[in-house]
Amino acid sequence: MLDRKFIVENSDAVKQNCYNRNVSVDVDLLVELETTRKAVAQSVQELNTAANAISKSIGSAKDSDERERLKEEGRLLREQKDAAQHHHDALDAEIHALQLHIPNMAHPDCPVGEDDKANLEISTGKHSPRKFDFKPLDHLDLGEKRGWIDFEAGAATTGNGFYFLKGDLVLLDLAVQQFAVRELVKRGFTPTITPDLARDSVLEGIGFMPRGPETQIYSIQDSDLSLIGTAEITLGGMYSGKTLASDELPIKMCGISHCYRTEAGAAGRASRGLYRVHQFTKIEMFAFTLPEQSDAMHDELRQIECDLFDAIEIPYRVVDTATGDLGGPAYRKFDLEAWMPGRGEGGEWGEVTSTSNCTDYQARRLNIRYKEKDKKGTQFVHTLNGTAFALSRALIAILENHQNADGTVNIPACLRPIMGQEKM
RNA sequence: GGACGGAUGGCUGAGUCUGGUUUAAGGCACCGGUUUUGAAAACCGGCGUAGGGGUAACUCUACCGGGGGUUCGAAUCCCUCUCUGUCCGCCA
Repeated sequence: MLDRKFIVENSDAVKQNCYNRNVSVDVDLLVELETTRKAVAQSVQELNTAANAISKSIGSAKDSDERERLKEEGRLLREQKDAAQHHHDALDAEIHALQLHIPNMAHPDCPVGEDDKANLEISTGKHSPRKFDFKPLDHLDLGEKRGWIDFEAGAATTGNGFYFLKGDLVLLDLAVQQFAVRELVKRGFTPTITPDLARDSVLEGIGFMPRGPETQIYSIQDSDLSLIGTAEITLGGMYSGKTLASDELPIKMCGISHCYRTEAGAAGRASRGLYRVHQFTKIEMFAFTLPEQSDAMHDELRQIECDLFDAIEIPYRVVDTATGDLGGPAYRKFDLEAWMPGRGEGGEWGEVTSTSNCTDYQARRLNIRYKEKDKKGTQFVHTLNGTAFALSRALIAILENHQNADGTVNIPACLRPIMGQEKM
């Protein structure tokens, strides 16, 4: 969420940003309501000051008549104060509701455009798409043929979009996780296994809308808990309400969790197999930084994603996400799109990771601050997140790129020591 | 799951029974000053967060785990939730 004062003082820029990001919010109304709210807050304060003074004088009233008279006066003032307070709270709630819909400001270098067609390719990986001398299978055909993936049993036990992984594919899945965690630990990330459920208030703080008509979130009946869609939720929530010392920053964490998404309305050939599923495992990078560190941290996260996909020998391209395709909290977002030879007719790029700099947008809602030593006051930290590996999609890339004509799959060199085999 | 405690500023810790000179005592830590060759000690002063008003000095409001209630007035009384401690039960 953006700062109200910022919105009021920069309403034109905020409106332009909403337009660029395809979000319609009545910014003028917010500015007007906020101006009124401040005036009402002022009068609440003044009434309270007067009432406090009366209350204080009652203790030293000289007789009971005097006391009763003052009590009545105090009662009246409190009633007026309560009325003003109600007015204020109603305005505040209305402003807050508008504020939640205003997206973060976008980085000045973000490509401006309506949707993902305006995304800008900025680099490619070390490996180029491979020329096959046979027709490559898509991961689902390959996985079913080899007995690695079973959607039928998943549908029977749980529902459409759920799956069982079996055999060597499980070993590969675990090896990818293990590899990612080791690499991230080397680079100063604290490995963290998080809960797979979180309070709705935490989901909202990160920018998710649980329990709405268009929600992508599974929620637990008769509780305020939901299944997380990403460890970003729990890692951010972990520090909710905290004030950090500036010299603790940056904090880098590597979250390991399952992710659950309803994926309402998504279907079709492009989301076949493991590409779009209701449950997957993700190794997630998350960082809290000082404001001046966040751009550099964003570059670092993007570079790590590149290094990881180079390591598993997958061709990819990096795109700078256009304004219209950014989520609400993101100031800037880079996606890695891996080459998936089995996707579409003859191969397509498919999103495998994304890294966002959310600046202070999430921190303001979650109330995560930092304090500089010997300085008065606190400021909001910046938060960033990035996918190391989303299992399921990383598995698609490995299966499809490293498959052989006989249905076997070569294990990328970096995973062989962990898996203990070169082929599966 | 049961019983009984507890949660107060950066830390420690009084205040809660009995609501009102308490602007939340005292101590520790920290910062500035005096003193000293330097340091320690001593002494003096400062020492929270957020929001509002003011060019500023300054000032007002809210905050004693969260939320609600009683009252003119709540750290203090009542309800509720969360966390935590001890004991009991159950358990991989």
